[in-house]
Amino acid sequence: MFQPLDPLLHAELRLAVMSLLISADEAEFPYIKEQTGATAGNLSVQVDKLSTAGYIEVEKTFKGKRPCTICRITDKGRLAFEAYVEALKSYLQVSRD
Amino acid sequence: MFQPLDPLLHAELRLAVMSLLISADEAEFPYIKEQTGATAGNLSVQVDKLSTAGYIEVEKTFKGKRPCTICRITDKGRLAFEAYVEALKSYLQVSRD
DNA sequence: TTATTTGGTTTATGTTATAAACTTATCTAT
DNA sequence: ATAGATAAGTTTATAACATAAACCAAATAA
Repeated sequence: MFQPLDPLLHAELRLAVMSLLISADEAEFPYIKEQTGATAGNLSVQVDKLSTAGYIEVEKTFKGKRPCTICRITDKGRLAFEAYVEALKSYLQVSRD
Repeated sequence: MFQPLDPLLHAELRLAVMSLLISADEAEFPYIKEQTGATAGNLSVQVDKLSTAGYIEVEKTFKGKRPCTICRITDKGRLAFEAYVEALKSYLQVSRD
């Protein structure tokens, strides 16, 4: 009846990060921070979890002389996100079976 | 950009309970337990939280000689659920602004 | 009458989200 | 040149939360 919800995605900030990356394909850490309103610390932790899970990949490079962390969604992440959205529907539809 | 998600509803079991009550209007504890697959203990705690928040009302009555706990969604709960669904959309839509 | 089932509640535990504190490096003004 | 301020994160600590395990009381079955 109710589909289980991937706990990795069923968390506000991680869901927001994935949502951004789904449409952006690539985003820098400070941009994600700004768009989500998260603190750097919280974002760092959540990005790490998504990365460890293989849902995103994180490239650490430099922009001039400053460090620059770029995040991209992976195929696995995209699939997981889609599955999560499907699962969510089982909670939101008025007609369930 | 991203709408905050009501933490009371952004929890798998509580969301399932609310989802059931949205369409059922009234349900007994054991029925909810069966439909959600939750343990009685967990369900008891979560029902209590929803009740404390005023999202549902809990009537303790008897069915013959056995206790019977009936749950109903309140107007406040219905509104909160609708708001939650709206907020969720900001995470799921590909086109955001 | 003594298990067993029903219908829960309370308590304990492990996980998680989040914020606060810290680090390292760069830029800016003095 | 050096003291502060800012950028870009990471690490650590805390508080909240979800969940399960243990427990309780009453009713039914053996």
